[in-house]
Amino acid sequence: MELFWRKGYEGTSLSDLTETLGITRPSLYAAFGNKEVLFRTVLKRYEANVVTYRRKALNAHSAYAVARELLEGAANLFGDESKPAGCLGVQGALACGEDAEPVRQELVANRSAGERALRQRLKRAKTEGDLPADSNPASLARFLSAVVYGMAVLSAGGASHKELLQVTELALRIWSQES
Amino acid sequence: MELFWRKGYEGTSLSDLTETLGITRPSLYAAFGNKEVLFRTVLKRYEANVVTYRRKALNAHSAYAVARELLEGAANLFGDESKPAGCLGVQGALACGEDAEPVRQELVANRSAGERALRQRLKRAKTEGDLPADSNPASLARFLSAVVYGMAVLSAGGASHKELLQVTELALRIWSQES
DNA sequence: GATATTCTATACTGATTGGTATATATCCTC
DNA sequence: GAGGATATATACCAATCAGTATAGAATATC
Repeated sequence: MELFWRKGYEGTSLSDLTETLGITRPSLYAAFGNKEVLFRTVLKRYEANVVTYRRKALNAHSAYAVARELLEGAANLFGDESKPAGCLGVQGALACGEDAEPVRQELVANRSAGERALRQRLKRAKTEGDLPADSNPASLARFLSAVVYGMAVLSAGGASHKELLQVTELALRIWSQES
Repeated sequence: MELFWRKGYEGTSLSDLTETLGITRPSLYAAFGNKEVLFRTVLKRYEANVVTYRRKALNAHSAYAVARELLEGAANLFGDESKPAGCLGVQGALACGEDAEPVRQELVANRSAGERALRQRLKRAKTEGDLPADSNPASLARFLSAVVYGMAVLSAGGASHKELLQVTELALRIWSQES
């Protein structure tokens, strides 16, 4: 996971994988199928075990709390120096050659699913009166997703945890007035 | 440029380049040196001829106008369907193998330079009273950069021009109160 | 119009890509 | 302890990677 996370799908070679796993090539293929299904397996694991802040955020009690948990959770993850910088779901395959196109599509679908879940949570918040009647949950979900992606890029460029938290703080100012 | 833009540095092969340029391999090397210096040349051209909105934004007369020009300019560029989706400066090499590491570093430095220029413009705005005395230009510049990068990722995932403009609109709400 | 020079085209380099065939060793079951 | 299944290790595969040597063609200079 750390290899794909740091170097992306295309940038990670089978030799990289077998060397750091201490596993021979045929063993890797017997265990995981091929490079692409290994990546998909890794992505599931990443979603389940690493991106834990999203589920936590979606379960928060207010729209503001959802946004805060999401952004701060992202800042905490991306700013964690014990882990690779950035986000596997973004830099795993943002742009790539034809061979990796299915993987790119998978990541696009993965991000879209995250945006959809957030949108639905904010829609609920609107019906519950937790967001103003003139608010746009879809737009808001997209904005929050964009800030998360933006922090991922900042992180990949070397931004610190503190710097990411400042971005979070500014993004949350949207709530200081009606939204 | 469109090849590197769409497929990234690693995802673009020399065969891709020579085929679409209608040029043979030795001609390409005679003209540009090698793949890496070609990419750097392309990046310069991209900055000069494509990312025109940044210079326009930095020359705007107020801090709010700077932010608006920057975000709307990015939305317009990323949403332009006659061009590849996303941003070369982001998806050119966000994560990659060792071979492409110098190119990744170049893009990191390139983004940092953009953030720095924006920060300095906002600092000036603060001294001119165009931003509140308790505002943080560095933080604000990083936030705006993050939103631009986030829109680039959204665009790479297929977001429309309209959707990107909605992100812009929300990000600008920070100005609706003191910032 | 001959000579020098630049440009291009074909073919090739060694290295690396993802992926496997085959053979050997280990382990589990009976 | 014999037999069968599973796992590993070595060696290999064709294809592609970035980059180049060499030879031929076009062009410019004198």
